[in-house]
Amino acid sequence: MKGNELDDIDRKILRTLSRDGRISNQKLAETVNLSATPCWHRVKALEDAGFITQYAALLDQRALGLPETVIIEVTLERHDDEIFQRFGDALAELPEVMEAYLLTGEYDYLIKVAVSGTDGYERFLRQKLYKIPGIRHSRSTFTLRCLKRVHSVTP
Amino acid sequence: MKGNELDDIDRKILRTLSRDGRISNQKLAETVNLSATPCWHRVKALEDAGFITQYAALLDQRALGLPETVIIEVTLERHDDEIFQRFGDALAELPEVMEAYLLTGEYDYLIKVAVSGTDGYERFLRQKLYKIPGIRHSRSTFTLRCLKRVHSVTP
DNA sequence: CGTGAAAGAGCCAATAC
DNA sequence: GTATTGGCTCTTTCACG
Repeated sequence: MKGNELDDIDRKILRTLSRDGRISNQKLAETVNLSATPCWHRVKALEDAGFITQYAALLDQRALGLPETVIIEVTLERHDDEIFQRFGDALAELPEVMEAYLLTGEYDYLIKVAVSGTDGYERFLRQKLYKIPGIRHSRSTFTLRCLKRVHSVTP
Repeated sequence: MKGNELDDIDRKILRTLSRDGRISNQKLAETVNLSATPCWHRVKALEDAGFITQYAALLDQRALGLPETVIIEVTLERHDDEIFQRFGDALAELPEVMEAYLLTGEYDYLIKVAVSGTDGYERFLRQKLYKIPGIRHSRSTFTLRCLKRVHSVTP
């Protein structure tokens, strides 16, 4: 992969694989109107160039007993590097935390967690999040409904 | 799958598949200390019971030219069903929108979008988001760094 | 970029234990 | 639950246009 330009076929390959990561090379080649060999070469090139980072099974958080998604915004006490480092590391280790971002603006962090109801949420806060030192303030928002959720941007 | 209880092997299968969705049944069986046949039956049962919703290739948004992640909170003008319905539908169709939630609390929606820099962000706002009627107020926050991002909760 | 061929690996069902 | 068998498909690589 020389220039990072993708043509229409590459994009179609990526779109197809992002919907079905287990599609066989043959079927993939059919859907993008290519024969098997060049299709396979393109897929390998896309993997090597970093467009495809991982193949994964996506799990249903509801089936796993964590149906609620809560957004938590957090501000830390003091803004020194060590506090930030420790807090980020501690967050990443919590299994309930699905996403965590360092922010510009009013709050320092935005965290998305999966919990089981309000009691699961309270347990997470008291037993997990508030055990991490350095939190000055936090604001939680329950999500009522998920309107859209894609694992990858659409190429 | 009768009772929705997962044993340790089921959880290990799910964890392994969520890391590598293309692992062969043989290797999967090895890693969970099972022989191929029962391992395959468990995987099928987990799929049928809805624990595994999809197999997917995960794409790198940076490689695809949309390195920035922006969080946008939105409040709508009037809170009637049709406005909500239209707004949700319109959001879901925008390719930049990776996640969109209906919220409790101060704002109506939380949206996560992938854009290319501040100019890509401005283009998204003016040409896409603000074209959807009904927005009263919005607040954007750029993410500086992603500390954690998992596609599925850890079983 | 394409075809065709061919070896090897893995899938999956049907066995029997 | 394990082990084995066998037909089958898919993968992967090769030579070649």
